[in-house]
Amino acid sequence: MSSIKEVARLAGVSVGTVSNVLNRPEMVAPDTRRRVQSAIAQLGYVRNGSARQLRAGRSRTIGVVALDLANPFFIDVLRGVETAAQRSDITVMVFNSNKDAGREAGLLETFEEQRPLGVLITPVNDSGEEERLSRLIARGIPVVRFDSSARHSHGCAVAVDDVLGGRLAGRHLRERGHRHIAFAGGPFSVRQVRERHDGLAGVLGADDRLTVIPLPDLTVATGRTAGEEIAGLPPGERPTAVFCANDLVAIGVLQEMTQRGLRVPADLAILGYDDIDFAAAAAVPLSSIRQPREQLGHTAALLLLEEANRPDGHEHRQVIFQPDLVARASTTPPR
Amino acid sequence: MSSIKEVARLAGVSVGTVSNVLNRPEMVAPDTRRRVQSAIAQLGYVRNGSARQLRAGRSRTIGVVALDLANPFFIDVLRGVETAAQRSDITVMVFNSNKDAGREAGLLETFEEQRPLGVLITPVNDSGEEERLSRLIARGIPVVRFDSSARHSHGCAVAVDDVLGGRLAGRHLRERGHRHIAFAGGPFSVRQVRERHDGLAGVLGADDRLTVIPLPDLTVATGRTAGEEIAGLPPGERPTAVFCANDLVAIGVLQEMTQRGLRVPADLAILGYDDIDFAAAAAVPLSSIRQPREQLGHTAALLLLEEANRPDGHEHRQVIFQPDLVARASTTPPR
DNA sequence: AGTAGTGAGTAAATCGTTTCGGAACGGCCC
DNA sequence: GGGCCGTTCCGAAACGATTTACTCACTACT
Repeated sequence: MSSIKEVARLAGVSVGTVSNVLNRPEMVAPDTRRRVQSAIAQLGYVRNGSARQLRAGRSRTIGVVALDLANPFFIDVLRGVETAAQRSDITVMVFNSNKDAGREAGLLETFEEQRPLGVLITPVNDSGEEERLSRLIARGIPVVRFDSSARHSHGCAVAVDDVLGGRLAGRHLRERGHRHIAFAGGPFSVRQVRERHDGLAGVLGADDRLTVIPLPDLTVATGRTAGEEIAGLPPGERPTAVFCANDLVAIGVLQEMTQRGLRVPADLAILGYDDIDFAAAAAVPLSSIRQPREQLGHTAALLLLEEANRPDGHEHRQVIFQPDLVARASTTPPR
Repeated sequence: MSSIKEVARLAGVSVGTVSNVLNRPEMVAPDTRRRVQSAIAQLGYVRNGSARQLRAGRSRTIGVVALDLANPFFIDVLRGVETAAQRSDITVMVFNSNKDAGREAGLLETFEEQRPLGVLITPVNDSGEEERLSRLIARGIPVVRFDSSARHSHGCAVAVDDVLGGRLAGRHLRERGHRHIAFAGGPFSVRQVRERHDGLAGVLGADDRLTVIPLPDLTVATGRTAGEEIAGLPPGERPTAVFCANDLVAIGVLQEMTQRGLRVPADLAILGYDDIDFAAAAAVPLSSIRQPREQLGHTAALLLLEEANRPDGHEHRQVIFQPDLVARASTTPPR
């Protein structure tokens, strides 16, 4: 209720002075500073953010648009963003586009009105999107894409090398002696799925065999159908290992196997992707490809803040992280 | 870059008129309205949110403080909040207190500065909290608590009846013929845990037996230790069913059982709480107590908006929802 | 003819900060 | 005593929108 004016009156100074004790306390004499501070305390005054950012032209918050908050992946990324922001005393607002282009468009619109310090986004990738994003950029709001195709983007971006992830998976399974490997995942229109598959396929030898089990979606449910399909193959045709595009799929396959009394990894080795918490906690702990999720968010935020702090002389960068493999019981026979 | 002033100049009208076509287009003559609109389009003008809300005194966004975004529970609640907000053209900003009282305090502080339309929060429940919340309320920012102890709160609140949830669990297991039931969960300082236990205990008969397995935390890992403990009991002492305070715990117990070769539900029936997606997808589909999560968020948002729209004449309400039981294979023998 | 009423638009006040050019004052040096 | 700094503080001008009181031109009614 009380504004800077009333604080000024109570302390017997001008509003400019109050503003100074708020923003550059060292510039005001200790005596008056104390007087102002006690007036502030007495009135319970707190700054009006709108007025402040109207004057400043931009706010002290960054907006994050997550593709799907239900995916634990984004939660971890967020954690990284938050630690980076906290250091600069910047607040993070999270929004959920939920893979819906319409929602995303709405969010970007309110961003144009609110003028945040910057925007972190995993785009839904519909048609009108590039244009909306560049409108934001034209308004001086830096945008950093994350977990997105970092290749053909003009601004800053961070991503993880999914082809490498696929290669790691393939090499690991070959080392374990598998020569017939299945890939379960889809749809192949999703870059991540395609690249993970390509990485795997790239490291298989001429004599190795690859069976692709296409899925409409990456969920536990579709994982179970993949499991059915694998279990239903005649013994000679059945792969000895499966690389799943996703831990959820891997969990589904695992459940189907245990329910059918097949042994993991003896009858079928299973390798997932993402290393979500449930992977380590599964009935048979799942091997998985881990992405540096928190670091992904962290550097995305740092890139954003750097660009926000000096818009000139900033050159866009695309940072690609490397995944690594976490070997657990689902691919490693117990000794 | 362009402000309402430039639009006015280009269209040859005053700023007031521009504001009118933005906010009450029906009040301005069709001819000038079109002129203004084309000027807006030509300049690519978008409103400045800060200026707008400085004038208005409050913003068109509500803030949600989730206790732990990593818990799927909150994601679903959020979905309900968002559908309610969307109808009123209000944007939802999500923040994560992460069970950290310090973070929460910081968030509430920025709320005081930003003056959102309202705040939805699951409080961490530390000491200084009540005071900070009532400071927000004193500033005219309505606060609705959700999934919290709705009892001793002054403002609006929504919650789910956990005692009833416990009773449902107990009745279901008794109907299935179980006379020796375990309760796995903790710590008992958490209201939800305590009430779920009390509900269960309340419906057991004099001849029934209840074994409490206290846990430091509700995770898959502690669930596995609970499973060990149960499996380690001598046959005569072993309960035939376990009610877990949480689906995560239930999943842990289930994993431990399948790994030990014990059959669910033949050797041990398992009943969880929350009905998270993983429950239905477990190797043995888990029975669980379901809370109306989305509805919880939805009505919380509605209460908030109602209070925000007419601060006078609003009387606080505490809405308690009722959970229900979803019976699946983990408590129902296959026929 | 005079008054009231209506519709459309304008000018100016206002929201609460931050910032910038100066003013007031004291001390110091010559 | 006059010129010159330095330190503190003040006053006023922004920032960009909304809103209120008011003007102006016309019509309609008595």
